[in-house]
Amino acid sequence: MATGMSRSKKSQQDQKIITVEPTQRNAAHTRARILGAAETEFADHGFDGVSVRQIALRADVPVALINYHFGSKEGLYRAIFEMRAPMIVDQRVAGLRLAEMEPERERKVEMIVKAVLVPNLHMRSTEKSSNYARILAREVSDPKSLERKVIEEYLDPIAYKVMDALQRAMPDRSIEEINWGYQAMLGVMVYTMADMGRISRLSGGRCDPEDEIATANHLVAIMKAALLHARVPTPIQDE
Amino acid sequence: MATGMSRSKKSQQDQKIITVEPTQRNAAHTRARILGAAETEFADHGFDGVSVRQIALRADVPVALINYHFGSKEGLYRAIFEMRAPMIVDQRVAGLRLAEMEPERERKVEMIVKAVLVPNLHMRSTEKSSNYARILAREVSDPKSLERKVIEEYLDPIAYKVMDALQRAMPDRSIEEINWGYQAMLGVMVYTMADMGRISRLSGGRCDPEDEIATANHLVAIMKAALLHARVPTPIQDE
DNA sequence: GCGATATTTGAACAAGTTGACAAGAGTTTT
DNA sequence: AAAACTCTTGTCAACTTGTTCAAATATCGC
Repeated sequence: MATGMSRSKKSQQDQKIITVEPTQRNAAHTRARILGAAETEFADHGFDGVSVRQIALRADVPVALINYHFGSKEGLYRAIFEMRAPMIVDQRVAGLRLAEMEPERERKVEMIVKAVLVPNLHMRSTEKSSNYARILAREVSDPKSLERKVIEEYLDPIAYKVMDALQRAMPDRSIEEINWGYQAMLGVMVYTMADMGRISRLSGGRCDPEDEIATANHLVAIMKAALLHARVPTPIQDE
Repeated sequence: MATGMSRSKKSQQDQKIITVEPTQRNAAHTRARILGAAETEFADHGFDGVSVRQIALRADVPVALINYHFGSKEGLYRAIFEMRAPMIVDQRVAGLRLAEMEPERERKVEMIVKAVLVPNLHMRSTEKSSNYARILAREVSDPKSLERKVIEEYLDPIAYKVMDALQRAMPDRSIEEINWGYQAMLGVMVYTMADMGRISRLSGGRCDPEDEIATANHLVAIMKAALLHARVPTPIQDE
């Protein structure tokens, strides 16, 4: 754990002799450090906005190590999702399980909304994983994500579960209403997660996504109201 | 206008003599063609995902022309916003003006929602400018947009106008509620505009952002309900 | 027609890109 | 201790990046 400021080799001359900590060997630790650096860089600049060199520089490892451990730049990118996605999926599933037990309709919908929003909003305000939140937000608006298939692979299953829960909570709604409701929820969440200060700027500092509690309160209220009270004018035509 | 398939110089041998249309000169036309190509490419791959050469190739002009006309890659990018932004801002302003005249509260909120959503949703389904919709969606989730200041410059003013209108329509709401409501509206809109098929995929084809009318009906209903019925549990603490 | 100006062109630039390699260093197994 | 293994390293070649340049060509005012 306490391996913070060793491996300062490039910054000093060629005094290979003194090596207080002789270039520690620990593949898992190295992988983790690269992943951490990659998360930060990808979040800040996007997949195409960073070079593996920048990531290697931040992780303080030679470039070649990235290809050794992750195969390619995209391999590294996918590894981030493999690491983080289960975390929030599990939290949502757990939240849905709780909602399932709630008998009262309004309360049930609110719990479903919370099950979806809260894990991500919490992640966004957690320093360690806030970067992943921004990567995720970017990924959904990136056409290349289709090629990468990373959203489809990791996030589609939980999406179906959420919509099933919504449908059971509100059986009177059409499939279209359920779907658009879910998409709206995602949109609000993703937009908030990706925010880089515009919300705070526009509100004169009154609204701050960093304030996890207040943000969750507002967004949950908004989406609960949206799901419970929205009816489309003409749900007639189907095909 | 009918300058489609001339300038085929590279694809053929060095028969400079025949030049049916001897390399037409028209700065405005050239600029427009570069802008069009850039819009498509930026929408598909993002600012960092495209090279100026790809854009030049699509526009079928030499690379150097891009720098000549737009100064730099970023200059070209900004030129897209300078061309498109006024278009949708004007539409929103007009919509707000109509809403202002409506006396009834619920109807007024609905008209404000429509004033915000409809211009963009329409743009998204218009082939010519659907690319700009995707660029816009990407820009709001790109941290570099802060450097570029393009959102702030072109879109913040209209945001304030919308929030003012909302506040006047619902004077009982707190500033936080108005702000989060507006942000939610934007989030839903942007997410839908940026969609690359996930909505259709998840809904089994039942929801399609290309279907402008149905999409607008659902999203307007959702945001109208959200704005009219959402109340935060604890709007007590302020500072 | 002539000259000034605006536009277009291909080539070149320096800087940075990715992925690959052989060789080295550390750890584990024999 | 020696061999086999995993992990690390600096360097390399091939290529792309955004931008600039001088020269060529077209357009317009006179």
